[in-house]
Amino acid sequence: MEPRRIEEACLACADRCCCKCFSDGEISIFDSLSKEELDLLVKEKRHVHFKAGETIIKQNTSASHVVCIKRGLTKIIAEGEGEKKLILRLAATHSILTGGGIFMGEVRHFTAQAVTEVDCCFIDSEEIYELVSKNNRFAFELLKLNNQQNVQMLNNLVGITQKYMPGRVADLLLYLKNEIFLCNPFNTRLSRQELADMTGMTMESLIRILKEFKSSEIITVDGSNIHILDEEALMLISKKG
Amino acid sequence: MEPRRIEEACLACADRCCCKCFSDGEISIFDSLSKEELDLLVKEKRHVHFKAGETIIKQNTSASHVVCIKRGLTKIIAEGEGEKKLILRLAATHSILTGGGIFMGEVRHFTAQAVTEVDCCFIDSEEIYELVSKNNRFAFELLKLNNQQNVQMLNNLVGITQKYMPGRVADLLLYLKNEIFLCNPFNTRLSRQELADMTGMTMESLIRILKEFKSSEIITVDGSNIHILDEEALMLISKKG
DNA sequence: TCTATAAATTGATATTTGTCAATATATCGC
DNA sequence: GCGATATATTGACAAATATCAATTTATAGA
Repeated sequence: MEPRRIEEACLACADRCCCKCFSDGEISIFDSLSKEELDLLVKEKRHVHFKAGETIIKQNTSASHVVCIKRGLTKIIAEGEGEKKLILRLAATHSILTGGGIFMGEVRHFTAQAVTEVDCCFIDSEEIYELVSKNNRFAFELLKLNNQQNVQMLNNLVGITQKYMPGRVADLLLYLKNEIFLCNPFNTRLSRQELADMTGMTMESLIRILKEFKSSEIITVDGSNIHILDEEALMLISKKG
Repeated sequence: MEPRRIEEACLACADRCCCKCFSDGEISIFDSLSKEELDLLVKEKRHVHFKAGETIIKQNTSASHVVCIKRGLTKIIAEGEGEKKLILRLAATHSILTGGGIFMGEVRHFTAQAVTEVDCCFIDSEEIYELVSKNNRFAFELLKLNNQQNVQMLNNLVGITQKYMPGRVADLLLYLKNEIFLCNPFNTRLSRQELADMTGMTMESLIRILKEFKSSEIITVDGSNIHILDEEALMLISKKG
């Protein structure tokens, strides 16, 4: 019952070739590339390994590369004034970090940090630019990806703005189960502080809501293992705000 | 000292041709189009006029068109559960409403509503799709536009999540002056409720913060006319959160 | 101009959420 | 296994924000 995306996937990529990762069954924006284009990408990319906690890309540095997460869990953080941070989303295996300004020396608008060990590829954004110019289907897929992320963030924004804490925590738990770990007793690998940073509340408040959910028998919690017992209830709490 | 973008611009477009609007000095994603492509767009587009208060596009309806705002002020709203709404941004003259799912029958993720009288063009998204396929520079510009909106929303999200009310109202006022009306005593045309909906707070709270700013002599307020007297102070309040 | 209606403002109060400090629990290196 | 350190939990309290009701002000129509 371990998380599928993180544990199983992409074992073939433990070595330095992530060619497979670009087209091994999951839908990917790279599906739109021809063999030649893909080969070019594979040849030029750089493979990098990160230990848990390391910073993969840093907000406000220049955005010269697109990063593909081949294996592992990454948190995407918006850093605010003075230590404040908001975790925008998690990127699991096969996610692509583009966003911010991948084009033309623009600046990153978020930080990405490894939660577990992470294997990823750095692709020079010049090459992405090339591909956008040459391959319209690729441009189209990139637009779609961008839109998806936009919409996810919008929903997040609306939730955080309009819901009380229980609703936000319910959303968080549903997100973790259904969009990141894809299995039910799941191990978040995230600290309470990190969970709190995903909901825009304090750690203490998050812990209290989790406790409420426990005593209502909606979830069980053992360290960073969370088991959702009553998803219906969570959806209701999410809906009611 | 009236708002430039809204009052002056695009008078030539009062008739049904918004060809000019696509390339009359302001930077536009349509600059990347050839004469032929632009002509096609102009020929196929539909011009529509909206009275203040009318809904231009509605959340959850299918996203079959891209809308160009030729003249007027539009509010972009994310509708939440039960009457709750969040105004994501304002779209002034020459804004383009794409976002959400312009591609392939996807669904809109926001509502757009006219604040003043609004003249706009509806362009079938099939045509945009065509252009993306044919013209790589256009695809590139669209990606950039998408990114910009993404970043703006991200900053908004971080602000609303991490700042106290005075910081958020300061951000709102700076946004209105510097990004929408582009002049100093400006007339918001927005009700107090709408201003509140832009900051994710209640109308009463917004009014109280405005009152504080007035008594600190940072602004003067007369109805929906707002004059920023001390922009430095606002920036400081924004920064401190 | 006057009236009816909506919008804005204010005050009192309740609720939500955050802060701070104390304690408990887990984790890591040895 | 043991101590040192980080992380998690709890409680008491303070601060921020929302809610509700009352009042004032603006606005549109007759």
